[in-house]
Amino acid sequence: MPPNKHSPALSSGSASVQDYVKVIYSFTEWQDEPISSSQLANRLGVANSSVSEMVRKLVELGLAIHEPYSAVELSDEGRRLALAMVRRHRLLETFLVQELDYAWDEVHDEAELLEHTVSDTFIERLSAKLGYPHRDPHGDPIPDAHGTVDIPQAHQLAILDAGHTGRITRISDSNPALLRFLSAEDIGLDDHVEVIGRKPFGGPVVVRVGTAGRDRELDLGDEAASALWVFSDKPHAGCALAT
Amino acid sequence: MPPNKHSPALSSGSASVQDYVKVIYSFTEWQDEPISSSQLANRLGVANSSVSEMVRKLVELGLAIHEPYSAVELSDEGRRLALAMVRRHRLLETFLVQELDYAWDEVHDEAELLEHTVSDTFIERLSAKLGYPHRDPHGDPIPDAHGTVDIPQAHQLAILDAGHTGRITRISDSNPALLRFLSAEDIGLDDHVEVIGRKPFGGPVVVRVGTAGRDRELDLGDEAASALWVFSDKPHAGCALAT
DNA sequence: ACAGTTTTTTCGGCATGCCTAAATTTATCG
DNA sequence: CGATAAATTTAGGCATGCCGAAAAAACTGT
Ligand SMILES: [Mn+2]
Ligand SMILES: [Mn+2]
Ligand SMILES: [Mn+2]
Ligand SMILES: [Mn+2]
Repeated sequence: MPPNKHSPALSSGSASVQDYVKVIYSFTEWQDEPISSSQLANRLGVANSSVSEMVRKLVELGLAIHEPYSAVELSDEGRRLALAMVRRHRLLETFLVQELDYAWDEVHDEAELLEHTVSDTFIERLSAKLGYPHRDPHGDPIPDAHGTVDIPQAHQLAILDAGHTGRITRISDSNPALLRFLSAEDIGLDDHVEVIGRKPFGGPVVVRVGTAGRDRELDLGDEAASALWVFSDKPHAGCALAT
Repeated sequence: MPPNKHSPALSSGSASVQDYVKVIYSFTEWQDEPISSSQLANRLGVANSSVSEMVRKLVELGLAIHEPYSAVELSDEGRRLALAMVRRHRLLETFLVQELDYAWDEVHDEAELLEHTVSDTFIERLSAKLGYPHRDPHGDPIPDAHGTVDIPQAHQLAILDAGHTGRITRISDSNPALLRFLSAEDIGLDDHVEVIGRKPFGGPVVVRVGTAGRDRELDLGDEAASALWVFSDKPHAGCALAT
């Protein structure tokens, strides 16, 4: 009989399988709607038909839960695999920035490939060498070797009301050009921000940003304000975050 | 029309193509018989028929030269690709040993996969970080970024006559167990060796090995003596090396 | 409620790279 | 030289993962 027909999916699956579960997981990392077929296809850059086929396979492998025409979710096994892949990706990004002097907008694509290739040994040695980091260059949390991850309670700058203050906890790395813009504007992780207000008719958000005494006021367009995730200074009661 | 139908093979080919040209190249690195189909199949761990198919493809890609039923050789283009891959492989091995504390018998398999995945940028940054090394943990020479490589004039310990002395320049990494044996015997790169003699009827080679004053005499079986490549101390005239 | 739109799945195909078994060519030896 | 033997190539298939087009299901608004 063939090697693993109904194997318990202990192994890690192909690179494609790994990317699928990673995208399914990541979609719910900062909000909790599960991902649809077409969103999955979009994120992966493949046709919808390809997603249908692969999702069936993920279900067969015990990695995903799916009933036709509804959203795709991960099984416990799938989530474990996804967390392992996210750990790999983020540790690799951290390594590229800290040890090989990559800029933070250059690391994503390289990590996207390497994550499928390095061994567990490599990852654990890397983690040790980097001092067991808990977040990557964009502030995304790095799960530990057991799959435990602590996701900071943060909100997109774009949805915060005037008066809100906090620190930048995470910056979405999905658009390298935006990351370069933020570097040029000298905006980075842990910078303090205060929402001054919003210009009318869907205009930019006005914020005060600055690490120490040197802070400045600037306008942020919607894409930038949505990429910046802020950890609020004080437990502000009664703001737009109630949901 | 499709993107690159008759493209000049500037790009690097698939992982398989890369491994094939690397093996074809490596076969002639320390001797000059070109490799046959079945030897290629052996080294790659694939069926002979797979080699026939892939060799046809390599010829189509302009990477190899081959006429049916004869040995396989590389074109200039193929050699350039092979040298680039060898550079990648050996820099990665060096990195794993120097930065991630791998043992020298553990690096080959990891490098065999990573070599296909890392970017040129990664490799050049790595080379800089490691101080532009010229050889890997096994003494194999690392080609520079332009594909220039300097192969030391060395000979297998197994073919040297009694009285010969020199330094270990290279240790074949094809058998991890052998590498572990050599570590246990405290034999390493640049150790001085002297051939004492050979025990009768195909018996082991007797050598004196040692880095400084602490040298010892020991017997080496044929596999070990073939894996050790020695750079002779003085230009010994008239020995078995004339060939 | 139902016609039209959008989303999702199914179907048939393509590209890579591997395999086994069957030719075919080349090498060897009496 | 000719008959085996050995090496190599060809033929036919399989697995993965992708695609576009067509079918099916699920939403929409009136
Ligand atoms: Mn990936
Ligand atoms: Mn990141
Ligand atoms: Mn390889
Ligand atoms: Mn090596």
